[in-house]
Amino acid sequence: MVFKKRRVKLEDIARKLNISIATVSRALDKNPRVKKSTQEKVFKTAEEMGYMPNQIAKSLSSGKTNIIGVLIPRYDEPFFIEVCRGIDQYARNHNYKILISSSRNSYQFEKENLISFERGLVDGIILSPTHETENVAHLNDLTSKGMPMVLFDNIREEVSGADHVMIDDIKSSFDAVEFLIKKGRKKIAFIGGIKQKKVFQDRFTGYKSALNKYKIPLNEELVLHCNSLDREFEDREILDFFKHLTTTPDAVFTCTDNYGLLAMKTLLKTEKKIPEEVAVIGFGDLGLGEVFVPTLTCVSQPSFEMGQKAAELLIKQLNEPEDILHKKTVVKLETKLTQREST
Amino acid sequence: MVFKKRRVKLEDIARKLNISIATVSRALDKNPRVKKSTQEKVFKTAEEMGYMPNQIAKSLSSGKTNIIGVLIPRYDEPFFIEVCRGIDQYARNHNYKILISSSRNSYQFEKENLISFERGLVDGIILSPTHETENVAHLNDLTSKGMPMVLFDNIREEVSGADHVMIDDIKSSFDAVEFLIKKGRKKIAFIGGIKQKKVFQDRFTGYKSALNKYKIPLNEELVLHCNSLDREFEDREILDFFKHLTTTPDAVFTCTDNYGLLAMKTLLKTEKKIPEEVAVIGFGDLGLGEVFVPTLTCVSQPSFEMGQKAAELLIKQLNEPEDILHKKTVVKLETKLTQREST
DNA sequence: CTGTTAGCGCATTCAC
DNA sequence: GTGAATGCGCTAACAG
Repeated sequence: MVFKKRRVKLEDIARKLNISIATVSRALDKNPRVKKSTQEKVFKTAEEMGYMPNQIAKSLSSGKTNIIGVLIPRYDEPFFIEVCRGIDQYARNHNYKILISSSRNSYQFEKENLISFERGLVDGIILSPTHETENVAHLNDLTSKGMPMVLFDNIREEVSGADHVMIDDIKSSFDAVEFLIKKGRKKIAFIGGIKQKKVFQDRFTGYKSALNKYKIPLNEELVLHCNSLDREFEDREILDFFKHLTTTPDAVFTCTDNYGLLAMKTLLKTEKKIPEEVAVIGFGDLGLGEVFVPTLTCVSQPSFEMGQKAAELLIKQLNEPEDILHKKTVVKLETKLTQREST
Repeated sequence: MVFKKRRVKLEDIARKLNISIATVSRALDKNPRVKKSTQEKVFKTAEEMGYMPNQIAKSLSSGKTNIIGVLIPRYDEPFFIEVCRGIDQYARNHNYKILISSSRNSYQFEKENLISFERGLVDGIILSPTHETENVAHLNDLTSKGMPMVLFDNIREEVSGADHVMIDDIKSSFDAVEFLIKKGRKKIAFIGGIKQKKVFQDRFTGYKSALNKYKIPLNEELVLHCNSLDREFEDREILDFFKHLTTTPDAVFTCTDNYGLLAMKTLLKTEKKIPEEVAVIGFGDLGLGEVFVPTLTCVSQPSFEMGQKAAELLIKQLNEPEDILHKKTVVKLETKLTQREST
């Protein structure tokens, strides 16, 4: 029964009421200059005829789409989804929708997605650059053209004109590792992610400086930088790491929840007692850690809030007068260590 | 689109080259009717001037946005994200983007989101109705207006004009429970989700009919229909369920992976051996089950493929001539039981 | 092969 | 208060 019927438009209801399109438009806009009685007539007729405004036409005419483009490196990472939820919530409350795209960890796809955003579909962009993104010219190019932009997670300070939302990765991991040290742990393993990502570099820095503060020498054997971009391979990589250790760690600090869980899983397989023999701390706190047995202690990152904040900053930019120079703002959100059974 | 600098448009490059806008448009379109040499000039100049087509104007003019609207009940459910990934992949390969929205398990929000889709932003819709959605008039209304639509997951057969993508929930759970029975389990608990969802009703039906086939009486005490829509509360609900049992089950069949993990967690807390004393089967197979210790046996649902299939069906609808009657198609995808350590 | 013209649906300026 | 006219940037039908 699907016949694409022509949509009713302003003109249709104008003709029916014998008034002009302009009046109908104003009436629906609740413009006070329109007589109450006509306004009511218009609303009533619009309702009866099943009028539905055309968003595209509105956008073309107004020059804004009320859509925020969000670009994340991958979908299957709860952290990014959580950030998106935060963005979505704030955006929705401010009459914006979000268009999420994934760059699938590829610099090439990142650029392509950005180009399609630039085609006028979105009013502004929130993104987390991929680890492959060394050159940020494409980002600076966009901001210099006046595209409002907010970066989060894998921050690139070099991008001017964009706001930044971040956490203090160095301090967060420093605190976590210090916590382990204060619990008497000395052989603390580190499992990080792709070295190219600033967040992972920073978390490694925090780890090293905690060791340093307590005069614990860095044992390279206990350090793993996961290179996998895929769940499957992360698994294997971590398994191998533990298998080939000659020193047995008494604690493990990992840069994501998932690494933490995989570490615990591997340790449990080899009959290690957690936390008695080995303590484990993850990073993120996205729900998984609470389900595992034992539950995972971790650095709680305010993912949802990061999204909200990013959306807030972007929408603020969108409301700035066009001819003003945007002043870059950087927001650092707080993390905290959430203690559970693994420590 | 709030660009501080004015964007270059067709007119600009037309003027520069002293040709008409139409020719520029056609040239960029690689229309064979335009001379090779002009085409090249146009491309070169467009490049130099940094021309970027305006997607909104294109859409208004062409009547299509090349955007697929996707409406899911919640973001924080890996199943839905996985389906979205599938949709995204297929859509991308066919020159479509996807606009994901969440109805946050609310019928009201579902309707609101659909209305905003109806405003012309999307060419078609893929959705999983919420459990609250009893009346599907709003969906039939949309399809009858000619909006292409595909439903998945919480299918509502009453929706005419929309294609459906599903799995055989009854058979899948029947098979899983039968598997447990054949392993000698007799006191099989059932943990389902919100009763209003057809998928959960069906999985319960499958459970019951397996018991029935093997003459095992249904013990109501061993049945839980989780009502929580929130991770936090699911946790509590399942904990309570096990706490108050007077019969100890020797197996648990759950309707989601997460329930399965929570069940295992609770059982482990009470020192039960898995699978020796209690076997557990989950439903979904979205990665989490592989991380847990022990790993979770589950019904593997082809989530990604569901998304791909849904996108395929929708795009097929989009390419149908407008004046033709759409023939509703229903696709049923295969599931399989993936055995792991919990059984 | 290329130009002219007429929309697409709505907002908005300028009259009256 | 309301209407007529113009423009948003691009596509497409129709000429030539």
